[in-house]
Amino acid sequence: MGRTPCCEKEGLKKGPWTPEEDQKLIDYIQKHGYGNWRTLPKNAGLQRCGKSCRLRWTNYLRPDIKRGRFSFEEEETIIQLHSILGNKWSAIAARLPGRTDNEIKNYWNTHIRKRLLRMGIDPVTHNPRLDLLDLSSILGSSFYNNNSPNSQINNFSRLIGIHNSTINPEVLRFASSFITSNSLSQHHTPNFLLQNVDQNQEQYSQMIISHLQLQEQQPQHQIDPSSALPPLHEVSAGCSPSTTTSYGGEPHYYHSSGHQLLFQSSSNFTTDFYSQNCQHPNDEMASINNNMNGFNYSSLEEFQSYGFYGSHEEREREREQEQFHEQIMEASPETSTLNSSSTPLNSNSTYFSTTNGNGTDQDDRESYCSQFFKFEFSDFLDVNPAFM
DNA sequence: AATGAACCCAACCGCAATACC
DNA sequence: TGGTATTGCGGTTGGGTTCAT
Repeated sequence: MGRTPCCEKEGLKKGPWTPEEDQKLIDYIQKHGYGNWRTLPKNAGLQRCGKSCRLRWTNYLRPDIKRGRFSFEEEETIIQLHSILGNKWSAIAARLPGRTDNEIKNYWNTHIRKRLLRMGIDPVTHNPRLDLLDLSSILGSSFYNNNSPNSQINNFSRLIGIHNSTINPEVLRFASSFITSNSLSQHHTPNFLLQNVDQNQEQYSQMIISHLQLQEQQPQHQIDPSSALPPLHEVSAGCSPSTTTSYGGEPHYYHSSGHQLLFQSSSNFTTDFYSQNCQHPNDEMASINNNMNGFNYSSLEEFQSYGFYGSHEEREREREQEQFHEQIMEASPETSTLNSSSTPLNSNSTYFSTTNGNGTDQDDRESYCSQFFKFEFSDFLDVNPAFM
């Protein structure tokens, strides 16, 4: 027996809320609270179903809701939490005071997700998008040029699951690790790599094949994607904090040799380390706070003060710029664009968009976002001469 | 200026989990 | 303990707004 949809009863209104309805709901909840959503609309004199009232209240009318655009801090928090929690919007919202799950979900889908895609980052896995590398063509060309009787290599298509259109996740992980470490060794960002796919495909496929040949010699071992690659920290060692500089809002890290280093984060790395080291795997936030990128931090603030999000000074400067921009907008509202929701009520439902049409806001955030996916380990590591 | 496309976000839908009887 | 009501949540939709041509 299916349940009757809550709004199917005749006479119940649907669609956008009017200011009068909002006021009725606010007045009622302020007087009586919201104990029973089912009976609330009738008692409040609203021709709505309880579900609609609950949504309107929790997503829009609640007094503690923070409206307006997301700050850089909020945005980076969303990205970080999403890399670990996935589409658990309510869990993410619980860590962002004043923001609703619906608001975060919308913001993710309309802004962050698209930005990550433009950057060549898979918004689901938070890793470089492997589909852009056209794995099948990589493998096809490699096998065409490789006549080795090696049975495992000849069975490679079976290994990666091409026959059933499912890629072996271990191989994907390996490929991702390779891209990351390759970008480090080449001193290039993933975007650079993605723009130079042809050049890297051959190198990429050779790495996979070398790895498989290694496995063929050591069949007793399960595939360890990291075994053929130097650990991330070894590659990045040698970059000292004092060599961190900034040009045009982007931090640049330098190897002692003078080469520029751009580090790209891997959420898999973060979560893998978390799964291996977190003492309380059920407490996700504790793991986030204590095991960011596999290093122990006493707080999120301490974590943020290090390189993952950019330098603390730089973040402060961006914050000041943002506040300055907001002050200008407050002083000269005619220069901003006034946006109203479909159901204008009061200041709660009307906000200023500080996007000024020249793309500055978007560019700033993209720049910041790309910065977000770079970090450094050097503060914590000894210099490894092998990578000097 | 007109118009179609793209964007944005409040609201809805339906399922799952939980509470209650 | 099982059935029903309620609440919570994530995915999707619809319509207003903005942008591009």
